[in-house]
Amino acid sequence: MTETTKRPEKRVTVIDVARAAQVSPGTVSNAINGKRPVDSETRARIEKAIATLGYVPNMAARGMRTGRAGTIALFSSMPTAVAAGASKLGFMMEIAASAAQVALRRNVALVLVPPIAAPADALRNVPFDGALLVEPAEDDPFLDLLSARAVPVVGIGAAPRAGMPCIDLHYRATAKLLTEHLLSAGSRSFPLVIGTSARQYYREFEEMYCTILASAGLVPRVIRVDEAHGEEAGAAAVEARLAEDPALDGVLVPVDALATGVMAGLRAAGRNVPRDVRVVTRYDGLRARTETPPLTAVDLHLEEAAERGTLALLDMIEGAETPPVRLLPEPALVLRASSAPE
Amino acid sequence: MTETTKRPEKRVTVIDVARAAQVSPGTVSNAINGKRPVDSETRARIEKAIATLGYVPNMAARGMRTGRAGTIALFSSMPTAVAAGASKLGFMMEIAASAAQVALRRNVALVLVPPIAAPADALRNVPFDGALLVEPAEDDPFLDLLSARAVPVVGIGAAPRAGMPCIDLHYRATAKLLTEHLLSAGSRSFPLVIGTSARQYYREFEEMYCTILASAGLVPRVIRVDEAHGEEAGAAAVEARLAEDPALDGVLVPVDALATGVMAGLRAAGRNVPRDVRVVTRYDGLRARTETPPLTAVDLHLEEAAERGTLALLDMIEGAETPPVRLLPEPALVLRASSAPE
DNA sequence: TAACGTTGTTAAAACGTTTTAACGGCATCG
DNA sequence: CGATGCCGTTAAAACGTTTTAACAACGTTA
Repeated sequence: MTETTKRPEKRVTVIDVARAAQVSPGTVSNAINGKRPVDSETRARIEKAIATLGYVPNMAARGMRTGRAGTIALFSSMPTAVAAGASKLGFMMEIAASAAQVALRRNVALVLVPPIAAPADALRNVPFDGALLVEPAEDDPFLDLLSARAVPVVGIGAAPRAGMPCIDLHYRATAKLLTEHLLSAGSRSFPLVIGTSARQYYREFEEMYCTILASAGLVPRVIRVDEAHGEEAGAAAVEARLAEDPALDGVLVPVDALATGVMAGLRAAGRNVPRDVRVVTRYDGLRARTETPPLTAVDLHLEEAAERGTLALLDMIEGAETPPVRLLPEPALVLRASSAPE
Repeated sequence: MTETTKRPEKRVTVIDVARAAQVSPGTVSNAINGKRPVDSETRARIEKAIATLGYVPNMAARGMRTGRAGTIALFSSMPTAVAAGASKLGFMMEIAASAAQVALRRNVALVLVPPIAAPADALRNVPFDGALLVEPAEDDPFLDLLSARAVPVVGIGAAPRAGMPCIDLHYRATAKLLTEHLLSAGSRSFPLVIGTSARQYYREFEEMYCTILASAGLVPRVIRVDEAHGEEAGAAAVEARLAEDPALDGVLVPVDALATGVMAGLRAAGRNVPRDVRVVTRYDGLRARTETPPLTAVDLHLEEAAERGTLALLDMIEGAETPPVRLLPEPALVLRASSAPE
């Protein structure tokens, strides 16, 4: 009765196949991997032996010889308070889904490394030939760990360090899109709410926002909120701002977890969105879409970003020096009720 | 200038560490893995050597010796037309996010194997010690491939084969919940729309639905739709049904991709939801939440299911005969506008 | 005091594959 | 006709780790 759960006596190896097919192990390897020509009649014998014996190559042994793990890893170091919760790592998982499919088509599996308390331990025990890094911060703990492993890395977002290949998520263009949208929707006093950590993302948003507001003759106001505190921090920030500036008529809050916080804060303060205050965010995920009213957001072409990033990484792993990273299409506004014109 | 991208000359091995610390490779191994006691002074020397040399253990070599890949795989064989698109593998990815975190905490990485054209190829090249199978069909192609690999497997949904450990997603209870909800909301003529493939899921839904309707003195009607055709099939099915039964006042359509199709079909036929027709679905994902109106769905406790499944699988990999799989909490209705009482 | 278990260490074996160097045979090119 | 190159194959080496068997030294138990 324990037959089904019992471990197999002995693993079938390439040696067993070779014996059954009356060839040497090397020939079996060549037949499987096609590195060198094998007589078609011999190949047929080998394939038959593989089938009847139920041979499955041992990936570890292969990997040891070839130096390839056969996997790439997807990392995200977003603070869990932002990444988890309602959207359940939405941003990362959207990338993961596409990346996994693309990689699998090239016979590489994707391993998922969500934010975790002990990144070093994680890294030490996860086998991978290359890494995809989702919106890395400049002081990202994964950066050092990855460079210690000397594997190719591709960022998705903006390069935190010079020389790191990266799929550009067009932070500037996105910031411009959202800021100009709020302006053209009629908002005149709207702060930018961003996180406190050191990210290219925040810096470029801030820069673009300030530039546009200044040239429109408006006063930019940047509110920094610790992302680790999640929604509540967003709510508190907007409530405090409302106290200072009752004329506030818009909020540009790119981080979606903070955006839902801002919405809650506005509700608590009795403001109607979009009538009194218009709110826009960046990532068009579950949070933005299921907020009431749903939030205007941006189509970042994440799927395409994931595909290109994955292909670039695979090329690098295979030795390409300069992966051909073409630009993504420009980000596009996804207009929703939270900033609908009156 | 190509310094940064250049491959390292030579990998640092346990032998280098041993030499630097003036011990044997075996002792280094023991220091790292703690299998056998190592003198604290010796251990300090070894750790110093590891740090200065930047040693990173070679997972492939370790795996070859220990027989562990250090990963588990998450498979889903849902037809892509159902799984992809708007929800972007939502169901699977929700499980993946939780499973990845749980596994990582036990130093195991999760590899993602989304539905793909050639499952056999995928399997052959993906290293893993065990598998999580999301709602496997009875004729699931992964089942044979996995049993050929002789690794532990845990299903999430219902066991397609006797003896396979499984986290029960409570198909019957879910079907009961939704059917009784429609009844108590006032619907009297509502078909069940399910897919054509052979799934426990469909069978149990059908059975429960028919039983309840019969005992309520109503006529059950089951509509089978090829899931591979996605939303359009759902729309076509409901339009055809409306032609036969203009008094239709509800639809129970557990597959979310078909549910959005049904919604489109109802819109096309000029029916108002929920006034004329109430619609309910099962998976409370992006599709259900962003439909207009949002769809009543079920909280399946997927996160918890993923965690338990992962832990059970890890226990099995480590040799536990009978993984302690406790039951999930009962599914709970998530009431939304698509079936709101009048 | 003898037997025994524990600690700390090592040399050598083992894991299963791919790659290397080599070989004979055969065709092609000068 | 000799040199060259490709085809098909093999034996042996190599990949980097963990495990095994063994040993010395030391306490503890009988």
